[in-house]
Amino acid sequence: MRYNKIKNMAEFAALIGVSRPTVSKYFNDPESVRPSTRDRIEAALKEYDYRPNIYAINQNRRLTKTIGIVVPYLADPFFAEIARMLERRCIAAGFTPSLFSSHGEQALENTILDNLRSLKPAGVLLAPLGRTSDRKHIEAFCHDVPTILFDSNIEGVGAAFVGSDNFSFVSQTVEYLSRTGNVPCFFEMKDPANPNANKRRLAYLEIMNRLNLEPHIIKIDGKGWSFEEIGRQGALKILQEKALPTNTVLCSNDRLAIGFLSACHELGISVGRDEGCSIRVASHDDHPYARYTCPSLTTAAHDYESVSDYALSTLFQLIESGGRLEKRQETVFAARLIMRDSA
Amino acid sequence: MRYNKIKNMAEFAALIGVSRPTVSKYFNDPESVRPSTRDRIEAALKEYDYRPNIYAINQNRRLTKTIGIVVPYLADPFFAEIARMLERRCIAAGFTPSLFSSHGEQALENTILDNLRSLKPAGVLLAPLGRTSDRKHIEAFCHDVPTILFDSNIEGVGAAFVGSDNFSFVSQTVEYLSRTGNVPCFFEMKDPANPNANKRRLAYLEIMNRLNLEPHIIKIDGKGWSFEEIGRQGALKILQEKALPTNTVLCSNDRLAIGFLSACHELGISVGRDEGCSIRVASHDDHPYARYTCPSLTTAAHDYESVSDYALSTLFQLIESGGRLEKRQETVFAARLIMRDSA
DNA sequence: ATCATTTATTTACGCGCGTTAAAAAAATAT
DNA sequence: ATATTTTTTTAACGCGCGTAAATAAATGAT
Repeated sequence: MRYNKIKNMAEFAALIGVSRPTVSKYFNDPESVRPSTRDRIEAALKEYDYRPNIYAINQNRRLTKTIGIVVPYLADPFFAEIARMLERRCIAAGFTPSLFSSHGEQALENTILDNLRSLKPAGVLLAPLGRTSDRKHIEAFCHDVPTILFDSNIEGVGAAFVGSDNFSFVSQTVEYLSRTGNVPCFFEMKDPANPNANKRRLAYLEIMNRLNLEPHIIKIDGKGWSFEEIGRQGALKILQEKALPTNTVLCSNDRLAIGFLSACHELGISVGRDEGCSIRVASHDDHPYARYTCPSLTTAAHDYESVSDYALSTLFQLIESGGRLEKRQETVFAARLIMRDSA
Repeated sequence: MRYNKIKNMAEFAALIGVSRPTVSKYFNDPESVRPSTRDRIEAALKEYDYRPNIYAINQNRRLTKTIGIVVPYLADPFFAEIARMLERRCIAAGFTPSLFSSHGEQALENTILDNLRSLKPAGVLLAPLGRTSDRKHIEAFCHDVPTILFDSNIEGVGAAFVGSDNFSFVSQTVEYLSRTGNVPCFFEMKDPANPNANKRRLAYLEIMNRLNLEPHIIKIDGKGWSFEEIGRQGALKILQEKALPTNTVLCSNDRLAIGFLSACHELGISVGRDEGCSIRVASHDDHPYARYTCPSLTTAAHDYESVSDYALSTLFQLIESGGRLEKRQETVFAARLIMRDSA
């Protein structure tokens, strides 16, 4: 590295003794120039630290090498984790990921999409807020930008959807719980923002019906994204009122379960599948912290890897095919039952 | 919204009947044009959905309106939470936040900074990896880009540092623990990547010395950012060997404590300050999940609000003063003791 | 109405790069 | 060595906007 500061591509090209268009070609595809010139360029790149101005580059490209990733709530480690995997894969594929969180707010989700549009990304991976999303806004966005929905589906919106098979989650947990003990009741928020929650409830009802068991659904109050606190408050209420229909609780998701376990501990109720325990608690998602609850949480795990892999490969396919897929396809991956100590 | 698609500012200006430079002025500062023209522009903005091309804008600005936020590990809810607050404040101040996570890797931290540099951000808020950071790389970056360090300090790097007062954390927990029961031993990783960990250990030693108490430090193995698992494994080992010097454990941070509590539960060791409990556990950070551990975790809380407020206002000051502050200042905020059930 | 001041317009250039077409040079094949 | 193909160069235009200087128009005070 010398102290020379190269201010543009022309200057850089002159320094090596090649023409500017050749350098430009090199940056767009190093393979497209003769090996000997490639070597000279790369040698110079090591010596002088020149980087093309990305704003000038992107002004003249219809599409950039940026991939937008939008999640509804980044403070939820589940989304942080999946965002991490997506980012990695983007980088590996030569794209630049750009991460955004809607922080649970419709207005913010909309602004993020507006800003994203003017970033002219090659593609976008969007996990929408769900029920609280502004459907029309998202639709309009997807019309202009190649977008794959993940985690939460919105029927008919986006070029494809990649997520988890809610039925698979619930069937595994319900089947396991009823096989090894009492029949589970279903614990969930009254007005879940996430469409997966609805699908899980329906799955619960259907599976209970199939197994010829009586379903019990406990709906608790609360809104927003503080699921742990909502779960805790809801559990405290139910437990104090002794209104639990069975001694086995299946929470809609792990974050509610974390709150539930917290409430149990406060009330001195022992949770687990052991003899001395008075209640079993299971859940869905395999949240990064599910391993560390007390007791550790029996749950059904997302296939993080497959979801993120497939979402990205679908997006790349979408990008290569010029932003349109023949048919909107929905792909869901099965869950994996994780048996721990809570049930 | 009509179906007309305006492709550039000239076209938009022509449509309203003003000149392009006037429109340009408006976008740079709506107050700088006459109210009557402002109204006309704003009316047109509602009718046609024109947005200036950000790449063209930024090419001609020495500095953009972007603020880079870099955290070491976004899957840690602590950083997710502080990133959320920082993002909000950026938007409120009319800037566009751009969030990056180093995912615990030096190489990635370096690439992020390289990319960030070419984004020509107005300023950057950087929470470095810490000990594993590439000091020279960060120094070089800070030389070119107005940068405020937060959370982890690197002596002499960046225009300023804003964080929490580790001494205040430890003094409050140690003082509380020794006042209400047995003297705490200090539970930490052998080679903590985060400089705060070192400061906390030193604070522990100093405070114990002041109180004329004998210090005990337990150093556990493990590297990486899976603190919960490291804490759990370390705790399992210590507890099984019955090598705990006192019945009161002060963990260096909450994530280790989460693992510690998990291990206690597995071994059937009851934690808390109640009569029947055999051990007390406390910690530092007030991690978003500390409220939901079993038992809930007694800890010392960061002043999130103050740290993020002050970091950003310092950054704005830095930006306004053209990227240089007279003197590098370090600002730390005191902790607040949160008494819960674990100690 | 007159002059001073603020605000807007016109004109023109620059930013750094993508891109293209034609000409030149280099590599490969005959 | 000559013909053919591939790569590079030259030259030039365009992208959409920032910005500056000179001019014109609108506003406000006297």
